[in-house]
Amino acid sequence: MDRTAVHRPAVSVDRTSPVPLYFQVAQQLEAAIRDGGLPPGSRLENEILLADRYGLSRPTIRQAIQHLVDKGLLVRKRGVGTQVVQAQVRRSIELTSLYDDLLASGRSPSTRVLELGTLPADDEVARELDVAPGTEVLRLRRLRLTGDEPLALLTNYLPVDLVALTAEDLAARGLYEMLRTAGVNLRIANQTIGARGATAIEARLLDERRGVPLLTMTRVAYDDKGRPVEYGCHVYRASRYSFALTLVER
Amino acid sequence: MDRTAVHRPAVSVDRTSPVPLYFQVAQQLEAAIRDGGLPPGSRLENEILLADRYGLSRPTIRQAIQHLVDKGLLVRKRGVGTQVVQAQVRRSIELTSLYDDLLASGRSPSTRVLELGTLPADDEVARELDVAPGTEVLRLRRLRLTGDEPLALLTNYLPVDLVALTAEDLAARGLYEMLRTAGVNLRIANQTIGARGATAIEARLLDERRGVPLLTMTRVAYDDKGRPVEYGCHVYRASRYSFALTLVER
DNA sequence: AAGTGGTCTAGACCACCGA
DNA sequence: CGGTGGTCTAGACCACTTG
Repeated sequence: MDRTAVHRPAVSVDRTSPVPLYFQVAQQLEAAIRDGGLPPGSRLENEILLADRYGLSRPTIRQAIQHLVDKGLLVRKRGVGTQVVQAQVRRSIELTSLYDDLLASGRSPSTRVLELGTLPADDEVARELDVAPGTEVLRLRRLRLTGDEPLALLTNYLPVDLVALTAEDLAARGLYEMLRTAGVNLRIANQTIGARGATAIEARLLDERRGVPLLTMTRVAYDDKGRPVEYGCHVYRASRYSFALTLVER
Repeated sequence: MDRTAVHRPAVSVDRTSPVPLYFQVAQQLEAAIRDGGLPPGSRLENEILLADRYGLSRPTIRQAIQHLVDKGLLVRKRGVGTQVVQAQVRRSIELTSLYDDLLASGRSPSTRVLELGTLPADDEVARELDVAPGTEVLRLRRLRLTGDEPLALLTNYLPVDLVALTAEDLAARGLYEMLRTAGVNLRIANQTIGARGATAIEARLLDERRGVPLLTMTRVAYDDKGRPVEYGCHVYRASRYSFALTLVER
């Protein structure tokens, strides 16, 4: 009987809550995993027992477990059972902005707005934003800092009629947060991550020397109607920034 | 009635097939999307009608649709319906090796094995592979080329007893394919993507000059039991390689 | 008000795994 | 062989969006 222990965390669901039952279950299991009640490698009870314990149906329990499998916290194997993953799962790259990322990691970001105005779209911008070349688009250039240290140079293009932006807002909040507030629901983004040497202008703004390696990220984000809403070309000081992501095999 | 058209692709499922019904439906819908039968922005019929059309239950149809939503091909909105995403979805980074990536994109990769042997793990390798410092581990260094052009320098560390590797095999197949064949099921990987300048050795091997920007990727991959099975430190010529990924908001 | 997807149930049978 | 997750059904009620 010296197998991997099966744990039984305390459980309860509130059927009057607007929070879906499967989500309540998932939250409780995730909390148990994160606080050690369900240590890495431990096995969950099978789905039938869990359903009985929570007073829910098996499909609902399955939905909760699937949610955590998608998040990379659990692993299921037919004929075997469900186990807590041993590997530490890091936050994956999500549809958030650098500003959000820095806030979440406890650092204090600041922003200097270098430019905020409209100009005719060149061919590349027009293609990515799906407008005719020459159409007026908004261009936004910002320098992101932590403390006094420049971290990244952010250039964004947006359709002019999408949202009203002011430099003051942008200095205090992230672009993505402002878009969400304006009712723009971001759904999909295509990103490309690469590297290149700094141009003279980039070097000056980022307090580096010309030619130092920079990490680049270009991104086109689309809203829930599939319209492109933002095209960004960002460069990061490689000495102070990297992308971390967790991949989960389905 | 000049709304977004609702399309009705031809449908059929084979109930004698071992392929799950929801997966057959998902495949047919995906094919219709990719070949233009379901153009970007078009609306699917509602779930009830689709279930009737396929002769399946609604949960099964929902499972198929959810599969494509996860892939970023469809978007669902309550009270509205299901639409084909307008944005082009690129292949996201998955648990595959560079070798697989190159094969899939139609280029002809080749590999030169520079080193294949064991050595005592230093502190960093020991920490990532979860072994005691000084434990013998396998080190593998390879140069990846397309045609005659060096593309990347790959350094991997693996537990010694995991799989028997030969230089010949590694020259012909990707590491991940060999691991899968050996019964190692990769489930989770933590990756970090960054950039730095090339060292003199890297520059010589990659046919670049010292200090040129390189894209770096370090990865720890875990199998389905949560054991670390591979620690890789790879550098790519930024002039010839970048990472593309598609993010989908859930 | 009508139509949509979101959630939930209580069963059922099957495929795979390990002893 | 028994136990596990994988798939599937035929309903039900609800929340949200749009006209």
